[in-house]
Amino acid sequence: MNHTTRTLNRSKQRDAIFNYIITHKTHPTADDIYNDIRKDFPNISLGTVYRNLTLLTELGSIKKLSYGDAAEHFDGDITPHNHFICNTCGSITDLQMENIDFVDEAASRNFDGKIAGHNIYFYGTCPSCLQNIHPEH
Amino acid sequence: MNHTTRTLNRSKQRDAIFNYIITHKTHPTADDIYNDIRKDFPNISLGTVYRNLTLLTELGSIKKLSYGDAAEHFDGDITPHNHFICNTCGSITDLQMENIDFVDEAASRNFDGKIAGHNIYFYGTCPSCLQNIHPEH
DNA sequence: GTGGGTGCAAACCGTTTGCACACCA
DNA sequence: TGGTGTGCAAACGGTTTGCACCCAC
Repeated sequence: MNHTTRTLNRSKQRDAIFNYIITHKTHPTADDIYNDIRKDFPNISLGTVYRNLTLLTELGSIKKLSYGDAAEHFDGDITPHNHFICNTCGSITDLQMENIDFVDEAASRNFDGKIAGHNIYFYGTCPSCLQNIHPEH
Repeated sequence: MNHTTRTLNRSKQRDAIFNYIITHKTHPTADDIYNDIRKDFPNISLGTVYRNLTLLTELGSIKKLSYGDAAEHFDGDITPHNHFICNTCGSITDLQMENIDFVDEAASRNFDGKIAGHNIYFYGTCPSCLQNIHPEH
């Protein structure tokens, strides 16, 4: 892979990986994807999963989430949204919020550089863990 | 370290690590700290650095930053603030913004769980990299 | 003397990569 | 047939951990 144009062939493995990510809302890790997809592709290798995740991320087809967990998570929803991470169970929830461009504006008032975007990771206790702590509803 | 109370002794190494972090605004990694602090403690080990960084983080004396870089970064400023990461040079800048509690409020309007806080990572091009791209000022 | 802290080295774990082979245009 | 993709395994880099020793209380 160099600077010149480069043809991109399709592959069943890449299609399956991409399809897995966009049809699961679980923000899976490479290992999650590998273990699930192995049911359909028994010989697929973890290296192939990683190579395709990197490629799909570079193409902008998926997004990578890094928030402190040891492993990277991947998101098939590339529309602007934010994420909530439960401190108790570790689940990741999409947060569809109203437009919050004012966050970038607020930041730019104190910063001379060029702000291209942001990632917000909210954390706390998710609804089902709250329920377990206080079962009386 | 179990659930019962546990006495915490002081150590020169831990003091030095903590002092390094609060006197440097560079958001250093464990390795950064290790390499610098070795000038004063030639025999200190990386394991000790990691153990104390984990301990100080658990005590709430410092904060850990995870945003996608391979390594964790540490911040001696535990007051609420956000961070800007330059896509070009990788530098990390503190963003002291006006009160942005409205971000949590906006999130909570779409979420039934308990939001305890957030981390915002802004990204883009920092002032000095902008200057290098467009040297005419 | 007891238990917390350290240095050292090995292990660990997520990720990347070199290589030979397979496959598609 | 040339170049792209894959499977496999080794390597890599950041982090954790087991262990013997040391030191503060």
